[in-house]
Amino acid sequence: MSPDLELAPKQKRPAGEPCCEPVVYPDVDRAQAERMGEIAKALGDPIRLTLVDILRKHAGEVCVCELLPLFEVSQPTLSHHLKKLRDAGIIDSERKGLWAYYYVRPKALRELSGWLA
Amino acid sequence: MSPDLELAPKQKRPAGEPCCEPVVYPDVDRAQAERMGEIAKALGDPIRLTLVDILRKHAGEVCVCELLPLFEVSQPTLSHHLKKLRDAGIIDSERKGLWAYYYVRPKALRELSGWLA
DNA sequence: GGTATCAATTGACAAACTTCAATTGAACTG
DNA sequence: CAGTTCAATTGAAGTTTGTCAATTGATACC
Repeated sequence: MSPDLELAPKQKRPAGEPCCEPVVYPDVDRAQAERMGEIAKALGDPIRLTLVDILRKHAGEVCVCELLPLFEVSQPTLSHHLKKLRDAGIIDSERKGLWAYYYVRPKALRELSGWLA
Repeated sequence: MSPDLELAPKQKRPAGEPCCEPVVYPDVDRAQAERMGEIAKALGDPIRLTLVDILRKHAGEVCVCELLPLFEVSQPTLSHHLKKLRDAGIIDSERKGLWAYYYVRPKALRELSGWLA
């Protein structure tokens, strides 16, 4: 997957001119970058992003069978996208009888949202 | 890739009980979802997210050869990640002599950031 | 019990992604 | 000009992703 992101010292400048003077470092550490990267990756699909948009505003009110006709994908594909979002910790679900109701976990997007702002 | 995301009418309820009463729709349209999904996807990697973090705060001051030792990847791999960010419109670059200086395009993250907040 | 419905899982496949080694291109230095 | 350095590109390997058809599991209804 992605390597360590450990901060290593600046490369020694070559004999002649230095390639660059200042040394800069990220403000986010590796763990933060990995957490936020995982969230961003889960949002990196128009269907999943739209799912989050709906669920954010109608948490617990929408069951999967109602989400399905909003997208032109098969039921297993939608289920797969919901699983991706759940694995990323962005949403969770509750079953009532036959139906499954999904909702956005409030804290899930906070870190990325704060970093982006 | 991802299908049309056209809003279709609600599925007809089965003979017995309806599966769900309310019909909800996303607030973002398909074009928005696709634009923001592309940005989120580009940010969905810890290296790229860290690159944006650095460049956002040091636009134009950092050349590629200085970025390289911050990550444990080869030079072509870093170049590839920079290209991904450029293709997504998040960053751009300027060459000065041998060196390439990258910077974040100010407007690039605005839409996603606003939607997330 | 048998049947119908909602939703998750499995299996398969093509496309896209991440990575590196090797090469190429561009620009400077001597 | 020849040699060096920075950075992009190419080619290849292995992994992950998005998608569907088919199946399974769970629950409700008759």
